[in-house]
Amino acid sequence: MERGYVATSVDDIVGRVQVARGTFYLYFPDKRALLAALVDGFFERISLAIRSIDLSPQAAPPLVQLRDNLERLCDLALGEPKLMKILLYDVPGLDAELDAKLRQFYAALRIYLEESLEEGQRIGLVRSGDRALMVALGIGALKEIFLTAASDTNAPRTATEITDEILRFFSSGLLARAEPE
Amino acid sequence: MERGYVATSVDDIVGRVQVARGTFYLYFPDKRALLAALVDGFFERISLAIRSIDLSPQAAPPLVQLRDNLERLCDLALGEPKLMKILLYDVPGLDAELDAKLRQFYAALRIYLEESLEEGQRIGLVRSGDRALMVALGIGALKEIFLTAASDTNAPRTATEITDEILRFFSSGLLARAEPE
Amino acid sequence: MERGYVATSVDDIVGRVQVARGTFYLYFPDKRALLAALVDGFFERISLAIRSIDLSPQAAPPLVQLRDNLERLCDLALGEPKLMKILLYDVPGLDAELDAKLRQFYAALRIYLEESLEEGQRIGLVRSGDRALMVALGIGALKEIFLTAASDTNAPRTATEITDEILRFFSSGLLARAEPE
Amino acid sequence: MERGYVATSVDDIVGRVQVARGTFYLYFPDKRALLAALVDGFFERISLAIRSIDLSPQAAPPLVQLRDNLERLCDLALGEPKLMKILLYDVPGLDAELDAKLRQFYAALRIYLEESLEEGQRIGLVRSGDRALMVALGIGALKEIFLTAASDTNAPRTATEITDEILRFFSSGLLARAEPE
DNA sequence: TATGAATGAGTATTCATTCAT
DNA sequence: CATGAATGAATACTCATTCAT
Repeated sequence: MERGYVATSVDDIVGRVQVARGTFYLYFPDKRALLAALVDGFFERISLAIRSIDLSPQAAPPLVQLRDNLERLCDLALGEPKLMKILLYDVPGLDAELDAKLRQFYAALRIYLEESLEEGQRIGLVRSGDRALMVALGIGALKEIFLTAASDTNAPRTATEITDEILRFFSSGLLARAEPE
Repeated sequence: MERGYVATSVDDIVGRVQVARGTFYLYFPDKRALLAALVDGFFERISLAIRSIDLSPQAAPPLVQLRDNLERLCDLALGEPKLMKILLYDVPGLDAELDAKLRQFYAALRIYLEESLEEGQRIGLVRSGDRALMVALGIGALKEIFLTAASDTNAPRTATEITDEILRFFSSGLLARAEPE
Repeated sequence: MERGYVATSVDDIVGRVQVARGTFYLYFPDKRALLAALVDGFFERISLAIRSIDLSPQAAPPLVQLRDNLERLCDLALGEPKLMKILLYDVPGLDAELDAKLRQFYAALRIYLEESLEEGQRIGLVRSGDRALMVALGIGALKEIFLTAASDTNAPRTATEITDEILRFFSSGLLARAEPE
Repeated sequence: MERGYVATSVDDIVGRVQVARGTFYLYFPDKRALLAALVDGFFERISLAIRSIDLSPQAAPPLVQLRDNLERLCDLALGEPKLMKILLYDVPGLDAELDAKLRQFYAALRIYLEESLEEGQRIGLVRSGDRALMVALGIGALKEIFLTAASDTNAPRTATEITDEILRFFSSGLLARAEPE
C-alpha cells in the first residue's frame, strides 16, 4: 500500500508483521499469492455487496434497491480505502496472472450488468442505448468515484453524499435538462 | 506494451530496436525515463485534444464544441490503443515518480474541469451538484470507455458511436426519464 | 533412492514415513546422519560377506572360498540394488563427512586385499605384479559389475552367472591365451 | 574440486576467478552448466584418446594399438587428475541432467566396446564369455585405476607402469596360471 | 555516437533445524 | 515420545547501469 507491490520486498512484508522470512512462505506459496489472496477476498466482499434487484411487487422499489447497492459499495470503499486503492489503481498491469483475475471478474460483472440493463430497458426503467458502452461508462464512473473517495483525505464525503451524487449522475447525467419550450 | 513495464527488460527494448545496450542510456538516463517520455508525449496529445469551450456568440454552440472535444479524444484512443492502455491501465501504481506525474496531470485536469463545470452551471448548461464528485464520475466514465475502446477488438465501435453514447450519458444518465404525470 | 540425496528434503522423508518433522530429529541428529546410518549398515553387511580365506588343509580349496565370497557379494548387490546404487553411485562426492567414511572403508579394504594378494603370491595362487594397482583394478571391476547388476533391469543376470564371469576375469583376464607354438 | 559441486556456491566460483557475479551468468546459463561444460569437454578428450583398432595387415599389431589407447587414457588421467576425479567420483548422482549425460556416454562406450569384443572374439584375440559383463568388468577396472592414479599422491605410478599393469590384468587376470600337469 | 562486456546490488525462495506444546 | 509451526541463514539468479574502447 505504501511503496507499491513491485517495490515492496518480502523482507519488507515480514519485517512489518514481525515474522520470519520462511513463515511467509508457510502461508503463501509466492509473493504474488499474497496479493492474489487480497484481491480474491476483496472481490468476494464486492460481490456480496451487489444484490440482484427484486422486481416482484412486494419488494422495495427498484431505485431504492439500486441505491442500497451503491451505498453498500460506497461503505466498502470508505471502509477499506487501502484495499480499494490497490484493487483499482495498483493491481492492473502488474502481473499476467493477476490481470487475468481482474479480467475475469470484470467480464462477469459486465455480463451481469448488461443483462440487468436489458431487463431494465424492457420494463422501462433504463433508457435505450448501446448496453455494452453504457455498462463501460457506468463502471468507469463508479471505479473513479470509489477510488477518489478512498484516496481523497482532505475533503471527505460521506457514503450518503457520494451515493446521492452517483444516483443523480445515473438518472440525469451532468448536463442541465433542456427547458421544454 | 506486450509484457508490461516491469517484465520488460532494457535488453528486450534494445533487442527489439536493434541497438546496443549502452545506446539506450545515451538517450534516456533511466529505464523509467523511456516510459516517462511516452507518458509525457501522450499527455501532451491529450491536452491538445481538449480545447476550452468558447462561449462567445459567434462560436459554435457549446454542446457542439463539447462533442468535438470528446470525438478528438475518441480518435486518440482508437488511434493509439496501446499507448492508451499503458496510460490508463499499466502505469498507475508502477512507480512513485510516474505516479506523481499522473497525479499532477489529473489534478490539473480536475481543476480545469471543475472550473468549467462551475461556468457551465452559471450559464445553465450544467446541472447543479457536487462539482468534485461530478468531475470524478465524468472522468471515470471517459477513462473506462476509452480503455474499453482501445482494448476491445471483437466488437469495435466507431469514434462517432462512442461519442454519441458518451453525450447521451452526460446529458441523460442511464435511467429513463420519469414520466411527468 | 528416487531423487538423490541432495534433492530429497527432510520433508520428503518424513512425508513418506508419515512422521512429523521433529520426530526425524529425535532419531537422527542430522539429515546426513540418516544416510550415514544407511551407509554404515551396508558396509557392515558387505564386511560380513567377505570372509578371510582359510588356507588350512581341512578347509575348502581357496578358489572355492573366493567364489563363495564373490557370490555372497553378488547376492547382496542383487538383493539390495537401491542401497548398492546409492553406495557406489550417489554417495561419492556428496559430502565431506560421508566421503571420509568411504575413504576409510576402502582404505581398510585395500590394505586387507593387498595383504591377501601378498599371501596369495607367496603360496603361488596369485600372479606377481604391483599389488596396489592389482587391488585397484579388481575393486573397480567388482564395483562396476555390482552396480551394473543392481541397475540393469532389462537383461538381468543371476548371481551365479555374474560370479562365474568375475572368476573367469580374475583368472584369465579378457584376452585369449596366446597359443603355444 | 575442493568442496564438491553442491557445497560450492557461485559466489565461491566468481570469488576465485575474480569476476563479478553477473559475469558468470554471461557465460553460463546455470550453475550446473559450468559443470556440464567441464564434463562435455572432458568426454570429448576421452573420446579422442580412444581410437578404433585397425586390423589391416599393414597396421601395428592389435595389442600394441590397445596399449596405445590405454596409455593415452593414462596420460589423460595423470594430466588432469582433478577433472578425472570430478568425472568419476563427484558427478555421478549429482543431478538428473548430468546423470543423463553420463548414462549416454557410457551407453555409447559400452556398445562400442561390446562390438569390439565381438570382433576380437571372432578373430581369436578375445576369449569367449558374456560380453556385456566383460565390458562392465573392464570399464570398472579402468575407472578405478584411473581414479586411483588421479587421486593417489603419495605413491604415484607412471603412465607406463599403470598401462603395463592394466595389460597384464586384461591378458591374464589376477590369478596365477594353473600349472599344466 | 555507438558498443557490449562487465558489474554487483538486490530479491525471491528453500529447507535443515529448533522448541514450545 | 511426538508434533509441526516458526525460524533465518544461505544461495541462485536477474537486470539496470557503467565505461573503456
